[in-house]
Amino acid sequence: MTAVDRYLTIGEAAQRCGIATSALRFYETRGLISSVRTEGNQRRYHISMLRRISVIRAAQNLGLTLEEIASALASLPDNRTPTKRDWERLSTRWSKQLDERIAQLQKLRTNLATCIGCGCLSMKSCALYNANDHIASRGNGPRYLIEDLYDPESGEEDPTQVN
Amino acid sequence: MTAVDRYLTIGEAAQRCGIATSALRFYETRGLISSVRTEGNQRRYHISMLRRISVIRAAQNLGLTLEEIASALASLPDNRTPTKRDWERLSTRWSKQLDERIAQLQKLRTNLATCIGCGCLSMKSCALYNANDHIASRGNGPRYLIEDLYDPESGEEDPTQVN
DNA sequence: GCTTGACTTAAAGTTAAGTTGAAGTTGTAG
DNA sequence: CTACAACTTCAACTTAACTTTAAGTCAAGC
Repeated sequence: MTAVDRYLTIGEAAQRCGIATSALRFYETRGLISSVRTEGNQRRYHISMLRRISVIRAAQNLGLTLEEIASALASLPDNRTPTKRDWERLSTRWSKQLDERIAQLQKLRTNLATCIGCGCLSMKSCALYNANDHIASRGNGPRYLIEDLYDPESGEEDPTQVN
Repeated sequence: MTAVDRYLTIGEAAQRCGIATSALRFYETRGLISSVRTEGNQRRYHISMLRRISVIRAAQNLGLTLEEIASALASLPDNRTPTKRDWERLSTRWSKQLDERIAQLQKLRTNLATCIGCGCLSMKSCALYNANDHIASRGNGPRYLIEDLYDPESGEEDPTQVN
């Protein structure tokens, strides 16, 4: 059996990727990874799956959700084992997202210096208050937006102005 | 009644801060904010609480958990209404945390460019794989670390090396 | 052939940060 | 005085990303 044909049990795959077997099964239910089965219904992972699993973990470290990762992985060819070039395309896509995130945080950082001390913390005008980036709103259960709270047309005072 | 003595109902406070009343009650159970009660047991918020609530929302936008925010708010004096200076101290503390986060993301970004394409994605040595910042591990239910997976003392191959 | 560790599925539990709903109470405008 | 909006509490639900447990099956060494 050549190296290319090697298959691993779920325990071996989990150990080599440093994650729990339960996580691998979970990823499979989410369509992130796949396996073949033995006669006795046990999973076997092709070694090329190791890279895919590692990329999933790396992407999580970048702050992506499993759904976003799944969507990115869908761009890989499914008729053949992904090449180095295929993986690089993915990483380029993620680089851009990461750049945006960094820029956003830098903007927040600039605001932070002055905004909290000053009196502006208003949901109408304060950039710090209104930074609704997807980092902050991710994975925390429902966070519905409240609409129709304030009509800028009416000549009133801003009700969201703090002091 | 002077402006300093003004108290708001939970509905008014919620509207002025642009959040739901349920969120305010929730913050109160978490000890993030406080209120006084009327004869009839209804909450009344002092106007100085508006700033505190706004700071909480701003801090969430920075990516902090309510627990971290509570801990930071605990540094405010509780015998008097916080001054501008008090709030600025908080924002300085958060600025530093934000700087670290930005630096971490920039490191990831550098790694991303080369790491995914290359063969290194190993939990033992790959910086991209091992970036365990608190952004990625926050708010998603338990994410326990797996210990004792690999003993660097044993002369073996790295089992976490991909391909 | 048996024991034991690794595997199987399915259902229920976990955390954060709230939301939603039920059932009842308060406050205020008319 | 009465409607009715706004308030009260408490319990159950939501999402993401898994983990844990139960009850049973497979595989490998002795």
